[in-house]
Amino acid sequence: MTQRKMTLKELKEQEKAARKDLIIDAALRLFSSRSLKQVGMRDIAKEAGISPALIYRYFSDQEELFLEALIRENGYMIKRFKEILSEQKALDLEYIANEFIRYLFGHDHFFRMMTHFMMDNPMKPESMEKFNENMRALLEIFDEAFLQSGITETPRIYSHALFAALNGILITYRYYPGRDETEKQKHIYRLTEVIGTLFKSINK
Amino acid sequence: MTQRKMTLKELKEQEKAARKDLIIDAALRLFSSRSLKQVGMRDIAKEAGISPALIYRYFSDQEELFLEALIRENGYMIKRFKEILSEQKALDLEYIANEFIRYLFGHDHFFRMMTHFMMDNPMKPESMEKFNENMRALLEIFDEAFLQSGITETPRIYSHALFAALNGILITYRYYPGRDETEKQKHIYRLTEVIGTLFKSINK
DNA sequence: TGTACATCAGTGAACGCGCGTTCACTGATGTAC
DNA sequence: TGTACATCAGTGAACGCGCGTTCACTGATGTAC
Repeated sequence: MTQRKMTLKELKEQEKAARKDLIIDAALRLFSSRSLKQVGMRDIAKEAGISPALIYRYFSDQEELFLEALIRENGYMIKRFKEILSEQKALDLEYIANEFIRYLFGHDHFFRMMTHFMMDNPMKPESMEKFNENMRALLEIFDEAFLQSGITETPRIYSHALFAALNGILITYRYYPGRDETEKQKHIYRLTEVIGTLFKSINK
Repeated sequence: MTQRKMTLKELKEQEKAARKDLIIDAALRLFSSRSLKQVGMRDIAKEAGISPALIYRYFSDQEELFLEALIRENGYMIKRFKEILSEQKALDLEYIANEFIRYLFGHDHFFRMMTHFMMDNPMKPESMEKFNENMRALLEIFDEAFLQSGITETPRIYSHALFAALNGILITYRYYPGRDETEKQKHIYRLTEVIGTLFKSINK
């Protein structure tokens, strides 16, 4: 009896999680073509085919929804980079830098979400904590890359520096106006190459 | 007669410019403790001791006011760096990087204004044009620094890379939560040193 | 010197809209007895 | 098997507030004659 109740409860929770996912799906679909602050709760509801009020049965507020969307995307990115790290044996920092930029350039919505949370303080303490946790996980990937590429001394400070520098390239030139998309992309890759080469020269 | 009218008109224009300046002063005072989107037209009016409606006699809209505030602050920064460039004879890129970060760290409002305009597209085409012009002027300072420090080959691509990397450091770690101000500052300076050293090693 | 008129800085209140969130309610499904 | 009740996904409209901007108006100063 109690056993059965438990499984039913579990089933419900699964269903609930599935419905949360559908809402996040809808939000991410909208983020792909618009900036975070251009996407409202009504838009997300409409995209998901539900009423705005229903969103609040699954998320306490907009911040939580946005953050969960970020967390999911961050998970994808980490997964992808773990693959890269395990595939390659002789790891090259230039290669990592390049893949990082390629990934963010191709997942613009994720990049925008990340910078949104970086810059648009303040947020609720618990949100901050969760965001931090995610950024830390991402930075650990960079640490690992530095270790694999032979920089075993102080990988953390270097990985932070590379991470920041690459972020800066995207932020500074991603939306640089007056150039078309291909030009911007070319410029960004050239800058990535410069930074990548510099980091490669460490310990050489 | 016509002569006298002209000078009167000029006087009026000067007065008008002076009043514009007072409004910008008020805005900048507020930006020093709040982010751009936390500062409204009513706040600025109150700070300047005038009615909100009056602002619209001097600026066509909020975007124009914010942009003029940025332009003024950018002018200060460029002036400061021209001084630095002319003082020092043997120029060191590490030194420049350090001064850049020190300046932005100490003028947080300016840094926030810059990133605001970088990220919060879209804006009016004329605003974009003006903003670009200002960023270009700032980048030229970096070009000059590279020339003075002996990198005469392709200074532009390096100066863009350094500029972006330093921006990235600030954006990524300036508001990193859970650390106090001094800790953050220390981390940022360490990262700046790493980047500065790497750039210094070019052509050596 | 006085009077009618124009100009323009300046104002407080109101307009209008967007947007996150909540309210009161419905309807279907499950549960107890 | 039937009935009363509980639970809960789901809804559309409304609340409430912030905020950029505009409106209708005032009052001082300058100008023409």
